[in-house]
Amino acid sequence: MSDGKNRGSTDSSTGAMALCCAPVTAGRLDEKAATELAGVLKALADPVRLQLVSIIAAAPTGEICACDLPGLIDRSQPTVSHHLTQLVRAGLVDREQRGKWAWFRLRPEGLAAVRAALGEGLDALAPTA
Amino acid sequence: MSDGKNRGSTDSSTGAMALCCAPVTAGRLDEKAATELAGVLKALADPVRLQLVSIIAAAPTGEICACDLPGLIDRSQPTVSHHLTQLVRAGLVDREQRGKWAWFRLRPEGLAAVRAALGEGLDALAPTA
DNA sequence: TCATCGATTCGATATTTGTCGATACGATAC
DNA sequence: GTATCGTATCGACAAATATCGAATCGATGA
Repeated sequence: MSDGKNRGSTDSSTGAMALCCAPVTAGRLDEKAATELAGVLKALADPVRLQLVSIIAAAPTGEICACDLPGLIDRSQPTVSHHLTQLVRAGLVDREQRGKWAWFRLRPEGLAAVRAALGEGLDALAPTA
Repeated sequence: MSDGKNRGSTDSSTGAMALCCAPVTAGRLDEKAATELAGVLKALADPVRLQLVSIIAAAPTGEICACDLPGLIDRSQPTVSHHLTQLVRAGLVDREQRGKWAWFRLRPEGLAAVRAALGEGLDALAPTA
């Protein structure tokens, strides 16, 4: 009741834009912005995906072949693919098909946008005061 | 399995706060650290909780009474309480019982730790800026 | 062309999570 | 003391999500 309009359907098809300029600490977040930001955070809020991100980031060349990932995180290939898809959709990593292998690299703007949305100037707010 | 990358620690860090100094981009995340960070991110990865955080942050005095929240985000009182508990457990907000009302205030270190974990020096990697 | 190998998508299932109504707890007010 | 108000917890249900096996799609190489 009450609302009846914007409850439920989290349309996660949206990709992750618009995170650039609305820190959660800068004022009240409307439901739409909150849902959008939550979508990107959800993409990160999983141990497997965090490991994937860290593995990709730690790759010497900055990119990594999907074929190596299942062995590195001890998950099946479909599961890894599923998580990679989520990361790509959230704008956190980029996918590139090269021959028959798929290569993934980090998208720094993605993580930076999340950090910005979490409140760039929070430190100034008051650590303990 | 060390892939040869260092990122400190592996297991010596242990304990509770792996969030203070281990950016996901600094090297491979072990499963324990990933799970821990994912837990905090999960606490944030929800539209209702993001709205709660933003509302608390936007409060003029820096704190807000729990009694006002259900009306502000159009959720039942138990639901709001549930989300607040999650935020407190994740170390993102502080709760203080004052008389018969409960007051909540932001914990800047909480969000700052998440931001740090997401890669403090990521800007240096970003192509654009 | 066909055969082979790798990656994604599909289908099904178990777990997690968000939500609310009802209830219990604690503190103030009378 | 009892009544009242605000908050947290309990129990149940619906929706979302993680996971894997099987099937499908795509590209290389003979």
